[in-house]
Amino acid sequence: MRKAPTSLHQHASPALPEIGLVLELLEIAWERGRGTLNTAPLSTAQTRVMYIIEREPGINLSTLGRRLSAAAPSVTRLCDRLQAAGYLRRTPRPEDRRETQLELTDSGVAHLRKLRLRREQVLHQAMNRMTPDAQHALVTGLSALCDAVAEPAPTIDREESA
Amino acid sequence: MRKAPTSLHQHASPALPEIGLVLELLEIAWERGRGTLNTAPLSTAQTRVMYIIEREPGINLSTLGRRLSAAAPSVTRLCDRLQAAGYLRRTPRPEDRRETQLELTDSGVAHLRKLRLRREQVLHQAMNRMTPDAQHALVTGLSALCDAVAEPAPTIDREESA
DNA sequence: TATTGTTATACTCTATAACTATA
DNA sequence: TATAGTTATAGAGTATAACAATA
Repeated sequence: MRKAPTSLHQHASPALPEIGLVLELLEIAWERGRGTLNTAPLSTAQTRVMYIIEREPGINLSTLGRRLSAAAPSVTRLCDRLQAAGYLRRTPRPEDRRETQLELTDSGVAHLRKLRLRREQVLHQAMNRMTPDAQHALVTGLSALCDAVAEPAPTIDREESA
Repeated sequence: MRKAPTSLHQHASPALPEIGLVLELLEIAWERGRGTLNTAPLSTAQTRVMYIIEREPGINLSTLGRRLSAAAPSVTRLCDRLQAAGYLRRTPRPEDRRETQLELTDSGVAHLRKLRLRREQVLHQAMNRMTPDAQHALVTGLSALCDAVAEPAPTIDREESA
């Protein structure tokens, strides 16, 4: 480890040292599960699609695109590949045949179940190395940050002032 | 917010609700700064390269590749684009002219400074909406998790057992 | 005409394989 | 020959623009 800038403490918040590095490590630990399945590993984007469809079965491509903040053609191609992999089913919606309903296949459901198990395993391996106090602090802090971050972002005013 | 499975509490750790969602939100909040600069926004990968070179000036392409866990050609192209953007300088190392030393240009340094300011702004906007207790818990918990996750991952044994 | 989804095209990131330059 | 870096090529993710099908 080299220097530790921690240029955050001059503001109201306490020092969050190297938040970028922390996030990177968390990302890596979380994504680690994705590559360790026996089935062909899906990309991060494909995995996100799977989770969304699992949570909202029958969702159409436009809505999925909004969930992903992705453009329509990207969504089409993502689903093309998941369909080719046998994880996803497309069926036109009877009431309005312009729309396409998306559902996971049995194979897709199985894949998600295995991934979830693997990720919990990875997460618990890490958390079990923390003290109970630290575990509790993590849950409390992340939950609060999650709430704070989820708010609609109060008018990002554009000025560098530097 | 939809349901909250919290299928984690059956183990030693307390419930970390929807860790994937939490990470996603954090990622989004953190990356949000990247797109709001007046200068042309760099990609996530390019930004990572900038941070690494800033921390290790004169680093060569092989070492950079190891830091990124990326293959050599990917690193070459990343640096091609950063150089074309004027953020990066390549110079052959005198002692061994096979190697290339990488350094940020003044323009590159300025870009990183602006990005850092923007990200702190975004982060503080979020953290200022948290109670002091929650802020403290977040720092404590994340630091501990960071330490735990950074450990060499004790033998991932491959068996789905599901 | 408006909406849903697709195809066409292009750029970035990623990788493997083959190549150049230097040692 | 071994190492550092590049070029060639390919696949995935992203985007905008143009198009087809449906309403």
